[in-house]
Amino acid sequence: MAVRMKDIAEDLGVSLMTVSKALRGHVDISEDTRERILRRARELNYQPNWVARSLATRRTFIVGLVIPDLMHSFFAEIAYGLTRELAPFGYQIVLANSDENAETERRELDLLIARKIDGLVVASAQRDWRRGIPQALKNISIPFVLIDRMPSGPRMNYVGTCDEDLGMLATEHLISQGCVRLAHIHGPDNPNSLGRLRGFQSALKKNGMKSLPQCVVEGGVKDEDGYEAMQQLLRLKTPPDGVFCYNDPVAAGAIKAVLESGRGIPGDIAIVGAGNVHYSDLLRVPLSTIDQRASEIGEQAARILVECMRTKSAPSPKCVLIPPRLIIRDSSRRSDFSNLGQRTAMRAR
Amino acid sequence: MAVRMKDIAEDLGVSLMTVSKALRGHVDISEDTRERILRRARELNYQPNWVARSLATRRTFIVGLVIPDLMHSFFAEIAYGLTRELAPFGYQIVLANSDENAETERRELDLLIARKIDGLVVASAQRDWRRGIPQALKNISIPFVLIDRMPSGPRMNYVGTCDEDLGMLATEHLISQGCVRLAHIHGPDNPNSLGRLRGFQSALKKNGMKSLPQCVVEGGVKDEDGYEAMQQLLRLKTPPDGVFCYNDPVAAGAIKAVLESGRGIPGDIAIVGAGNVHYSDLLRVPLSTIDQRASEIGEQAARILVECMRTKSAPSPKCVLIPPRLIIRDSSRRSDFSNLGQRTAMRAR
DNA sequence: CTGAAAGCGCTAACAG
DNA sequence: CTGTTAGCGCTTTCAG
Repeated sequence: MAVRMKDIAEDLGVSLMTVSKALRGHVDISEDTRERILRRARELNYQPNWVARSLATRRTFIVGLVIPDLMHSFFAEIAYGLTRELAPFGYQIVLANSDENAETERRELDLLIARKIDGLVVASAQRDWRRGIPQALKNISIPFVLIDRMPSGPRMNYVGTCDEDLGMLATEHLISQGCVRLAHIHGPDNPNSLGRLRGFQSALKKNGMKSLPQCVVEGGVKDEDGYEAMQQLLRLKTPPDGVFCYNDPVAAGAIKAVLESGRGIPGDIAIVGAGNVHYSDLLRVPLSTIDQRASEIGEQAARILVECMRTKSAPSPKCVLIPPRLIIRDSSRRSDFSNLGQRTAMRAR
Repeated sequence: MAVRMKDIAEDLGVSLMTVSKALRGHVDISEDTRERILRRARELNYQPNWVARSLATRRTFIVGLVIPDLMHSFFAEIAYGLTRELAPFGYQIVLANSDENAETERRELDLLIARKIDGLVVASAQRDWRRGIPQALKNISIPFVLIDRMPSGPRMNYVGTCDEDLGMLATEHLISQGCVRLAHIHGPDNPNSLGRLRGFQSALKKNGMKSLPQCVVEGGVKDEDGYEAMQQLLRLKTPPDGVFCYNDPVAAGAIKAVLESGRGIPGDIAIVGAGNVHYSDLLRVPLSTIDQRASEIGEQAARILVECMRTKSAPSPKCVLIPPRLIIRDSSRRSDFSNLGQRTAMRAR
């Protein structure tokens, strides 16, 4: 087995306690003995047993991260931001994939809690937002921060985007580019999706535009979903000339469908996504999108968590809304027209 | 604090041991008492303390995963395959990002080992392949599986692609499509990169083609790297008409550079990447690539690990090479010519 | 400055 | 079938 403090202690003829203190840089140890202990520890390649240490100190230096879909690079980026910010403090993260399934999520959460993690970050897959999250987490005393999926319940730590603003920003951009028949491919039945839809509708209303019948179509989260949804829109007698998609993968799928139908982007149909996944710029048509700054979400969550974990008394819940940012690329840029504000002229294209 | 076995025991007037056994489904307990204990545990929402359990059993049910770049979806897919396969056994994974930096990797490894993880999966960022990996891992007794980065040293568990085959496959495909001036944008100075380069060169030799001067250019791992490298190739008096890129991101960057130069793909220049990241099909030009089946790498690694962790005696090291698979998309498909074998006719395009 | 005693919450091994 | 004894490797507390 690995070398223990006890081994070093016996080896050097001091007590176990002395070794423990010396190794942790406690002041109560003479320069001399500390030196000897440190040297011997290095020689023996001593590594403290964190399981034992955790049991005694009640701190694991582990943070749990529960996300619904590792394959979506949006969440991979969040994970990246989180590890990046947490690593300097000695935390590592244990990763759990809920697969967008509430039951799986609950099981993984229970296991994480049983592991006595110091903190938790979760993008929840719970459907029932009135009690889902609180139910699973309210009995636990560890600090946690919710990300991406905004909780509707009591005040909790949250870092994410204001989805309504996001939807508004995307839609108004399409309008500014001269689109007159707007559609929205919307995501799964979660708060984000609903928020973006609300933003879409608000923007229409605010600009005095009617929301067309069938202009909101069920999509999903993946590119296949966007592909199908767009095909559905293309089958309408008068297809839309501007589409705001739930996220970038969906938008990428939508682009594929539009091009396959022989139509041009953004000429015939302008497209805007959401998320600004890192390959957006490399897509078939460089994709205009709303940047949610995923890695920053991870970083902010990390900071809140570190703050909570350091102080005994829980600070008051923080809600950080990272302002969505419009990124205009080819999929929606109709600059010639938008500059002139000739909205109706678009039909000519 | 949370409820402990002791609490349940006192509550029910039985011994702590009885509770422990009942909870773990041990046979030595009467149906009746087991029932009572289980019910009470549920009522009190008892969760076993895994830190304590781990200290006693010497098993944590944690597997470490160390990868060089979470942002690269190739590794995200591996992580996905790993969690997917490991979750049913009750394992969770703690994720460490080495940022392609050997020193960071060593530190994270040390921490993982100190956490007494049951197993380890590493895509190592070590530069010195003769001693890097073994150095860090040889003193530990936990089972580990190396992935993606093939070790050159002694026999160890490994799951990945045969990079030489990969390079060969990509290059021969380009040749079959009528390309006559081949180039290779190669990656960082690691075994994968070198293997792919060897494959590239072998394919040239095998087909009686000379390797042109300056046909191998330094790239990197990201799309910016590919973009720059391709610009360099385009500056040659006679640029290549077929380019095999180290990986998909690099290829995506290369595509961008080619298109910006006003040239056509695959007409003027055919491109092949490697990795088949999930958005390859959605790129500006749908990207031909060599599929490495990333999630399968994760799954296979998981299986080997589970096998090792179950049996006390370490099974003999397994080396799983997942055969690379050519996926032909638009970026290299010149079917009209390749079908006729009119290699030289390509110039006409 | 050093160390002995007690315990973190659980399990292995054995005894009743 | 049930319970007792002894740790797992480390830290906290307090006495020397």
